Amino acid sequence: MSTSSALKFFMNLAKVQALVSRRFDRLNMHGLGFSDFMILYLLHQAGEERMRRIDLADRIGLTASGITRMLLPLEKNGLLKREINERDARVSYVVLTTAGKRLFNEALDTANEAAKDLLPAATVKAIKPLSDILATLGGNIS
Amino acid sequence: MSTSSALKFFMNLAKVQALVSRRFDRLNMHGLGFSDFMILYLLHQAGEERMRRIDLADRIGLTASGITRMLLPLEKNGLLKREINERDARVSYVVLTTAGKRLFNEALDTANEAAKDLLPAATVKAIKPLSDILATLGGNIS
DNA sequence: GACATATACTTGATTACTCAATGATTTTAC
DNA sequence: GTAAAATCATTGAGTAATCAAGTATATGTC
Repeated sequence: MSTSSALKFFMNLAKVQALVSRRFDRLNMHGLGFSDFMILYLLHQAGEERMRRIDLADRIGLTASGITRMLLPLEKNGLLKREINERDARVSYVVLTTAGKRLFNEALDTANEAAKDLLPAATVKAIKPLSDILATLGGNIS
Repeated sequence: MSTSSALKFFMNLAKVQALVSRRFDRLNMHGLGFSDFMILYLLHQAGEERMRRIDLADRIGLTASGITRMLLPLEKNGLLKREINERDARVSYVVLTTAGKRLFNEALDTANEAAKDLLPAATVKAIKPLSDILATLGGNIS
């Protein structure tokens, strides 16, 4: 049996993600890893800068358990805080603090620069159809 | 500052890879995770089914350290074995065993099927430009 | 042919996740 | 209105990786 182009695609996806995430993490953006940055990004985007943990997990593509663990150091460093939901005691919101907002804005510049650096300028123009393909695979971050 | 489309692309790449790798790993292809599968794939492709650890690391997108650790259980399970290089005592080759070859062939079917399942048939045709971009980012597995 | 530098690999400590199970609460169904 | 099912979050145990440092060997330079 031969290897389908679909499978090769997924192998290259895995490899590129490994390379790219290592490069982003090495930037050590103001102390944030890339996943940390994504969490701040999603919160920044959300109305009132607050999200349920489960929604955050879903949106970032991790499990609820993973989110619980990722948030711990960010809370400890005062970038996020926790808020309860009056109507549903199971829920606890994640809320961006002022410090979190400030750090995010700084990190955003760094991240944007790194992203542009990584993605050849010529390629940027061709990116729309690619984003569409990622979207069919669950990549719905905008 | 706004978010460049390049940065959004990388966030979606990260998310999709997280989703996809979880789905592949849940298949538990004959006891192999997706990274294990990739290792066997690359060895299978290599001339004489042997590679230096450093080349394997490079090709799969991990660090040498990561490779050392990933190979341990595969060696213990008899899918791979270790071979020295007569000319250079620093090198130790990774070699696919007969058992490894057999398991790889079984896993390949499962992996191909899963890949086709994941990637909408309509999309497969449109995948070329994304593969090209992945290639510029270091995704050179074929 | 010795010394500095580079290369291949492993190890120690740490981080970032996973799954499966559990606790707490809410919603649904009768 | 109570029992069963679903949902949200956390925890315990484990895996898969990272980086930085260390060991061993090889290569290039003078």
